[in-house]
Amino acid sequence: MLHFRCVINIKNDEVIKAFGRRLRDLRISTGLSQEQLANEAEIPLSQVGRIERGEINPTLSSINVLAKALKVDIKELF
Amino acid sequence: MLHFRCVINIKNDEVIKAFGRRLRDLRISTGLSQEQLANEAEIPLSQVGRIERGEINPTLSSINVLAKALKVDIKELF
DNA sequence: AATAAAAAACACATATATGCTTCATTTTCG
DNA sequence: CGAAAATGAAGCATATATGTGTTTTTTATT
Repeated sequence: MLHFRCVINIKNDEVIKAFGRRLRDLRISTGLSQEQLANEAEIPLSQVGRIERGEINPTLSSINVLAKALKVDIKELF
Repeated sequence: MLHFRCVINIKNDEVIKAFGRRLRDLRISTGLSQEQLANEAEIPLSQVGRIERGEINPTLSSINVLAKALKVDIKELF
């Protein structure tokens, strides 16, 4: 018996993509690498990448720790 | 054999609670019931309640549809 | 008080965000 | 160019947000 596990994760949501772009722009303009941001926010590096690429739909708490790590108000991320 | 499934869901995160309060205030000032807001946002009524009570950590897409339903910019929810 | 409306609480299945790890690819810089 | 750093990508386990109901409690109205 063969088992397949196929996860296709394409977020069509423009809001999610826009958030990722905004996050990346802010991070780069702050001069941080993904790894540094991840450390500041205390979330996995892989998570930062997935969020920036718009692959996942981040939760409010993720958004919050990222804003804090970037030292901006949450509003600035939108 | 007895099986227990115990889910204790207490969100200590002040950001999540603050978001819930803000959402509720905006909804009430708009004169909508939870049910009306849920219909506008096309999400379950139960979800609106859980978010307002700060029981769950909403995703960006949930935040987005709620903002749209309330006809405000996402920033207004923070 | 009685009724209706609204909100809370509960249960449960499913989808998916998160956390962690490893490897591949791209970029940067000597 | 070659090495190092940065980012992308992938796999997997677990926690939890979501979706869909039902039932109970609270609030509002007459």
